Amino acid sequence: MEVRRRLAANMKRLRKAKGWSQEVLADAAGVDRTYVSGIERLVRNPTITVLERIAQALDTPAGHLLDPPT
Amino acid sequence: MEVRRRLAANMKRLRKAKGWSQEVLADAAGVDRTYVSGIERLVRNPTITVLERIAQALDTPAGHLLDPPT
DNA sequence: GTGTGACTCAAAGTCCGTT
DNA sequence: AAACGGACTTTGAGTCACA
Repeated sequence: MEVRRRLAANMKRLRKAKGWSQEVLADAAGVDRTYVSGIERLVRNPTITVLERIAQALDTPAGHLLDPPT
Repeated sequence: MEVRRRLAANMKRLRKAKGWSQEVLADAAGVDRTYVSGIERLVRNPTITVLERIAQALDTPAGHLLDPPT
């Protein structure tokens, strides 16, 4: 479950760094708006392919989204 | 799908580096033997929590399993 | 020691909405 | 802009027998 927390935190941080709403990120990643919300709130457990699409949208390596906070 | 290929490759490489069979890795990660087989053959699309368990078994950061080949 | 098909069941993922 | 819910379809999780 630790990776889910890290993903949520990293995703939120990078998303905000771009000044993006959840919906903008969702559209950019090609996933549903409510799904992005669910990941950030830790109620969802995405597959690695969804992780990949979100990473591409955020212009960062997929693995980086799972890294511990610096 | 790229992450799936990378996971398969990295997992196989690290597994073999330990001299482990798919079955030994499966036991260490707490998943089924055939499931490990399925990931390596790209027929499975694991969630990030499964990725986490495999990473722990291989004693490597989860994100590292998604990295491109060096 | 690994590949594969088939299976159940829970969860991934989408789409509609309201607060 | 984001949390949250319901209903829905598709896919992953997890397991087995057999090759």
